[in-house]
Amino acid sequence: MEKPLDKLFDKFLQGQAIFRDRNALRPTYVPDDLPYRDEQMNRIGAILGPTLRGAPPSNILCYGKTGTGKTVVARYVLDLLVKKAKESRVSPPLTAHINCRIVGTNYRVLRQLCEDIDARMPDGSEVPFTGLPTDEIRSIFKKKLDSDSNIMVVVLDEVDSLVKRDVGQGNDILYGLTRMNGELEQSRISIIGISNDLKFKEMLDPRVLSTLGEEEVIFAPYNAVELKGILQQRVAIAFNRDAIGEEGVINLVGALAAQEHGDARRALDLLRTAGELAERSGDEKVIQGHVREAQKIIERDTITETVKTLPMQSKAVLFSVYALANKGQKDIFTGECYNVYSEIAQSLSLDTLTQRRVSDLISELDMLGLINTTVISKGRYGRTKKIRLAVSRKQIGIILDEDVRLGKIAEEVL
DNA sequence: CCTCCACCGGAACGTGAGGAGT
DNA sequence: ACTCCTCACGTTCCGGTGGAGG
Repeated sequence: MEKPLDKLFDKFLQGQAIFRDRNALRPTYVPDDLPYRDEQMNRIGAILGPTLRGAPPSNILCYGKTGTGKTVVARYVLDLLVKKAKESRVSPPLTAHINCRIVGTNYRVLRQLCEDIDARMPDGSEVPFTGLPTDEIRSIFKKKLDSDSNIMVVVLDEVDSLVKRDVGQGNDILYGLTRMNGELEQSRISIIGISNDLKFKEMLDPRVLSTLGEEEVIFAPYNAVELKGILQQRVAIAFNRDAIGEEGVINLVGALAAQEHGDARRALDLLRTAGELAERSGDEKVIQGHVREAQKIIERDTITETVKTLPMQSKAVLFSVYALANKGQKDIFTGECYNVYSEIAQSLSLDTLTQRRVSDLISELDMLGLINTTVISKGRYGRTKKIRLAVSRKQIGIILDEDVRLGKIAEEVL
């Protein structure tokens, strides 16, 4: 008697799996070849080139939306630079890659830098997790770096989050690093800042900007053709031969991701999820249906995530829109929404916010893509916002129901 | 053509939490 | 322990406005 599970497991055993190396689809993967980014690589390469002759390079700022290859290009160029230096018996630059969203404070950045130096040229002294004054660790770092004549290239990934987090302090780190060159005897630091936020420059202290922004490299979004090229390259590594069922699969993934402002990360994510779907259902090939399904799943997950992490007041507002929509109203106006919101806020014993504030919350929900709003005029009957749910009512219902407090009052309001 | 609704959205201000400096 | 800042969240106040109805 063969059970269905047996069959499924057998498939895995027989190596008929869809994937050969799914890591190739992860955002951290650095391929041997980076298509469509020659211009950026050349620019960065040209700027960093002088390191090979022991001269400190300029600082660089890289701009571009998510999934345009900023991080991977920086990694790629640096790896190559180090490799080249080693090949030609030149002392390679020290490199560090720091994700500022994760390593988000002055202290941690410096500590991370110390560790990265230690990894390359240990001098026995360890830097404790915490406990030292920031000044102290700063001078430790300087001493370590200056113990030999080094050039250190620091990649600060997502610098914008550093500056956004705490306006004064974020600038401090950058200021400190950019200025450190003047305090070092024989070593030099050069910074590659990577930012998703195109307006990042405006938030920067002008003193920092003048040194950090010496060179700027712009990363434009990939178009559908380029996305397709990237996908083909990765597919060859990540999937087993013939695992992609039809030509249309890659085109579809490319097209879907192109709609998302050319986000390659998204495209790869989509492809991976599609592959996993195929794998899970025991199919031998990935077909367009899997991609569509994957798209839905990803979309659903991000919506769920954004709704779940909404502040309570925003949830209440969203809930009021949902409640009205459930009563069969297609178009909801601010006034009605506010009335329902007031009731909900009361039964939740939340503070009832003013209409002005709620209006802002509505705008935020709009920005998050959970609702659509348009300002319209109803003539004699005033000017207002027309609100609609932008996602399926069912899904919102499910998520909001899961919220302990909202779930309880759901019945009485609906 | 004018009025006037019902809200939009900018600006200034209040408040309390949290962090840095001393 | 203390003050001083900054920031997110809200409030108050208010000028502005597209178009149905007179």
